[in-house]
Amino acid sequence: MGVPLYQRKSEFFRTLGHPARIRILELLSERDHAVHELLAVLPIEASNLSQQLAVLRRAALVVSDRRDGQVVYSVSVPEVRHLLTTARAILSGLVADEDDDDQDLVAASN
Amino acid sequence: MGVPLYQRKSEFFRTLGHPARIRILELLSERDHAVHELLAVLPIEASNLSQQLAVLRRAALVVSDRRDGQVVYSVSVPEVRHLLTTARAILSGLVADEDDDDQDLVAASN
DNA sequence: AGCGGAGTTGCAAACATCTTCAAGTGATGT
DNA sequence: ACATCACTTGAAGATGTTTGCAACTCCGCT
Repeated sequence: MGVPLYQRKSEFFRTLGHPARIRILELLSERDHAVHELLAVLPIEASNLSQQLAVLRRAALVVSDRRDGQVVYSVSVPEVRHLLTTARAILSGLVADEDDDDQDLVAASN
Repeated sequence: MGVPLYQRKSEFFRTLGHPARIRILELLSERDHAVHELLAVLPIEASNLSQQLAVLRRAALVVSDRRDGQVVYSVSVPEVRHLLTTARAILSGLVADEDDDDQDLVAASN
């Protein structure tokens, strides 16, 4: 047994703890995106975006795939979507639990 | 509309992004605990514990209640438990989704 | 009034994360 | 070969978080 689970959990939540990374995950859980597509939507610099994508990659939440001269990212852990909707439910105060999960996540998130 | 939702989400996840806070939430989701009980279990200083509890209080994830000469904390957002079990599922790789939720969280978490 | 247990707060040093700039890689078009 | 688009990497300053110490409050007890 290496790193205790509660510590791995805290690291995991920390990787979700950044506005750009949240938006990236929201966009990617809608559909795969090339980096320049994300860049067109997010108000950050290219190098910053790359850094944030690297954080998500290291945490194995997304994978990148070079196809056709561009780098396409996709979520590799679909359950993240669930985490994001639960977070929204909690923040919306009323916490009506359980899965109205299939609605348009991005539209509902801004 | 004040702070955008994706930013509130990231702040929310950041408050979960600390090993002591994770353990506190796990312990409290088992049952209410007085501060000195938490202190007996966690390997941190009293002042540090107080700071972490303050972080959780500010995020409204826990509430404190002075009863009988001691301060007792309890979780105010039961759905946090769900988040913690989902995180464990994701980290355990196999991501067998959906709720084996009612088992002993603390025993399963160390 | 004075003491000890239970918690909290303020603060500064140590530590981590974020952002930007500059430089670099790789593939594609001319 | 050169330019350009699409991205990534490294490094450094700015900013934020964590930790421990000391000082403090708020009881209840004697």
